[in-house]
Amino acid sequence: MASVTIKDVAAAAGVGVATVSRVLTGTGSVSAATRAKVLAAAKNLDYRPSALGRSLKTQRTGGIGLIIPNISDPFCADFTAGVLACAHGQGGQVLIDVSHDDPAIEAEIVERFAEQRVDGIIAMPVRGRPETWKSVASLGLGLVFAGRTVEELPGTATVLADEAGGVRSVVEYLVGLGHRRVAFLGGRPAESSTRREHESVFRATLEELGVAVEEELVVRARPTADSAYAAAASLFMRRPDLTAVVAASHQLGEAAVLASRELNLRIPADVSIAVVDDVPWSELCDPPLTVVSRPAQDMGYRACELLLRSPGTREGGRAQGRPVVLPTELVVRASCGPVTGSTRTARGR
Amino acid sequence: MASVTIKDVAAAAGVGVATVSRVLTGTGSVSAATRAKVLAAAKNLDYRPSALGRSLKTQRTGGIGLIIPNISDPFCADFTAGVLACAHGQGGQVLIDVSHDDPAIEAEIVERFAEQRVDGIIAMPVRGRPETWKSVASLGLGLVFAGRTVEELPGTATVLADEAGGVRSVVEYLVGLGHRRVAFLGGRPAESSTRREHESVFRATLEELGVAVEEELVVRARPTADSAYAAAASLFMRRPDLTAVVAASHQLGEAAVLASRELNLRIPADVSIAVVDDVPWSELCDPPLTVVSRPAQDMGYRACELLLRSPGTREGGRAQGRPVVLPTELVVRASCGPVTGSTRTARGR
DNA sequence: TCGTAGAATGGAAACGTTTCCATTCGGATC
DNA sequence: GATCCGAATGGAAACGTTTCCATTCTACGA
Repeated sequence: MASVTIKDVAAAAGVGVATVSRVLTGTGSVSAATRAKVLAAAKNLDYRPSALGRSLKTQRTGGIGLIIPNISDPFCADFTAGVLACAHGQGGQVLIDVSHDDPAIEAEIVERFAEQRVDGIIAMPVRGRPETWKSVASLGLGLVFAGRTVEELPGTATVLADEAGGVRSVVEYLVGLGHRRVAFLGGRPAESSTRREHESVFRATLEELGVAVEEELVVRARPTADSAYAAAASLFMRRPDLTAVVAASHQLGEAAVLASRELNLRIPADVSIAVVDDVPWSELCDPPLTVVSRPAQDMGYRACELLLRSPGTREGGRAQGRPVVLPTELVVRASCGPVTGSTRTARGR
Repeated sequence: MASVTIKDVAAAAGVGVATVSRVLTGTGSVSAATRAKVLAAAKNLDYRPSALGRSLKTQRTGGIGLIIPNISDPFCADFTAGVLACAHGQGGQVLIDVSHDDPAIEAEIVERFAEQRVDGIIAMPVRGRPETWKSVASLGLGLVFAGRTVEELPGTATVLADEAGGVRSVVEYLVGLGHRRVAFLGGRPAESSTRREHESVFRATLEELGVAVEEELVVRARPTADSAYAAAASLFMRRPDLTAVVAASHQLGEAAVLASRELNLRIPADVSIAVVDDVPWSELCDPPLTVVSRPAQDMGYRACELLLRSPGTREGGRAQGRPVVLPTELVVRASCGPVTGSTRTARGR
């Protein structure tokens, strides 16, 4: 009883299905009288055109596949909000799934989206499985990367945050405050390339400013809370003379905060902490955290725009040349301060 | 060039389309030799069956429409994660959109989902627009409410958290710690009914325990950060003698924490704060917050299960009788303590 | 040896649209 | 008055599947 079709409407209005279609899609020409009749019949029957029939015929669904590593991560969530805002405005449907940074799951999701005949895919791609994306490209689907790149597919439409610039400015900021023994808390090399990039920018900036980088102050943690905490704690204990630390993710930043609390280090009096990655609670923290913030929502919006505004339907979203790089922002709150003369060596244990 | 259809595969394998379909769907009977031929041809041509064609024929898409108020809210995000986990496992596609708690937007999203012919809808419904959901029901779509109810549609499948139990236990906990002047920081009446329910449970529990509820200690804020902060601050200033506050949402809890910091009230020495609604940062807060936690992810998983496991396809997810109520948990951290003898009246300003 | 059950297979209809094409009709132009 | 053009309309094909039904063939039991 549920499904009333265009035929039912045509019958009720006493016209042909073609006419009903023309009225409803707004194409072609129909007389005002007929239009009114059709509209009335449609409303009367509570007719809802089937996107299935339409999509089958028109060969486009208006669907957008969104693949993110983890919806519970605030950055991903905000990014998603941006995508939804744009897609909703343009009448697009968003299909979503999470990869958990697993290349196999990611590939499976892509496969499903392809079956669903989405018009395009927006993804924060996992490292090291370019085949997945090559197949998307060869399928003729639109494709936009966000937040990360896939080196093997240069020229793919991409939206990035200027994280390098963010790292640079936070290092400059800390050095400007007088810090000379600045630590870097980053991810393991196997991690996404952006982390490694963070580290190299950190090193480069420090060198540019004439500050020696000590290898002992550059540590890497695996992406678990425990590993992050251990790395932070051991860093503080090993080098009680460090005065500032740059954490490369919010997880690492939290570890640094927790570890310094545990060791009774005052922030920022004893140690300054800056985090590359903003989260809602950075301003609720005590003290509020100085962070590098990425425009997550804008990135999502832009990514979706890139996908939708792409020239050809089939060729959409690819071969766009250079990535869109959105600026990051150094949000100065209260977790970084000038170096004090006081030594805290004695307290270090 | 992209789209290779079942006909192409049939031609390449030298069989009829019906046979290809049987091989691919695993129905009917085909000889091993034929099966191999078909499979080879399909792989060879990189054939991907179109969900559109299939759905059109079978009259079910495997699509699940998810409507939440705001993807950036941690509870909603975790809930979504649960839905995705379940749906992915069952081969379902999740369509997502956000209502921003606006009934008009919500209705529009439902309309779109209906056009897409989703098999069912999971929603955290906005108050006061039952027509939207009645139309879904009459469409024969599956429908599951989560986190909130729609009074006008009793019997609809629903997944809830036992928030009343949570409020009760937190009040009991505070009174057990010796608190007698306990404040309640809630939402305006116009807000969702759960907030009002929080308030009434708060009152009832206090009365049961023989503690008088003072009207002045029950305040309501509009759902903005400013309003929440103003409500909390004025509460503290107006009644410097209160010893504990129960905040009915994380926004309100944050306002309470911020306001007490601003007024130099120590937590929990001067004032105990408990929040109904867990967020990732409650344990990063200083001190870590005592909260009532809802099993967001489980709720999402259960909601999806309810939708998928529903008996009839068309009648799915409706008329399930009583809601599924998942337990909340009182997570005791460090923001509540016993009442101290010290008066802080002098510090109140 | 014949009949028949069952397996294996293909043709064709159906799902709900859009759109091409043909048809009709009114009116304007010459 | 004949011609032509454009508006209005309907029939039918096509989109890519699944599935019903009919057909062929094999093998088995009587």
